[in-house]
Amino acid sequence: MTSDTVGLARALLGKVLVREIDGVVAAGRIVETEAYLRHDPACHAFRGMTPRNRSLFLEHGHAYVYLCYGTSYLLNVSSEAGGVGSGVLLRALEPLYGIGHMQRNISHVKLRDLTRGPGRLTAALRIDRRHDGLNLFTNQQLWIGDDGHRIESIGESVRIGLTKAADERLRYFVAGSPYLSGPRKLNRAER
DNA sequence: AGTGCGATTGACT
DNA sequence: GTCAATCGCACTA
Repeated sequence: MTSDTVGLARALLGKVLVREIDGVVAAGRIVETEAYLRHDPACHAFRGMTPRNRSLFLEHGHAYVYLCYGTSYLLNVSSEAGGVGSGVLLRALEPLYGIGHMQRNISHVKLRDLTRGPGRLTAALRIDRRHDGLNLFTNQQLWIGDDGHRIESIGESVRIGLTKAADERLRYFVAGSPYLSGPRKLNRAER
């Protein structure tokens, strides 16, 4: 898989995020990502390596998991070569397998919302800081696989929820997917 | 050692 | 639509 950040953010669309807990598998197809570049003020690695963000500097394919707003864990895939602080945020999945198990991990959410949003998808798959630093291409509890599915077209928009570099169009999504956490179409006013 | 905040979510008007 | 919860950590001193 390509390692450059934007290329990885696009290449991850359509791949499957798999979680295995005590032999039980839950999984969802990645339908929405955001790129956080080197030298990007919105990237957590912008001001250099810290205890929290060190996984962003790992070779591409490693997990960077952090707690956001004290309530939600967010999962990123590190990008680029080792030593470069950049990554791709996973913002939404289309539920595929183990849906009953995922619903047990979040109370009172409809199927449509189960893995829609970066904090909900980690809750549904029980992902937290313990998974920080794992190699997502080789790990046995949490990994990204390719089932041969190919997506039709990729939409782009500005990233969601940012206070810094909010005008960069670095959000990518499977066009038309009903499981997105933000706009489904490119808004002409954004161009 | 103290302070302020954020790549969100769910509850509520 | 608005708004508070909640906490690890980066920043300042």
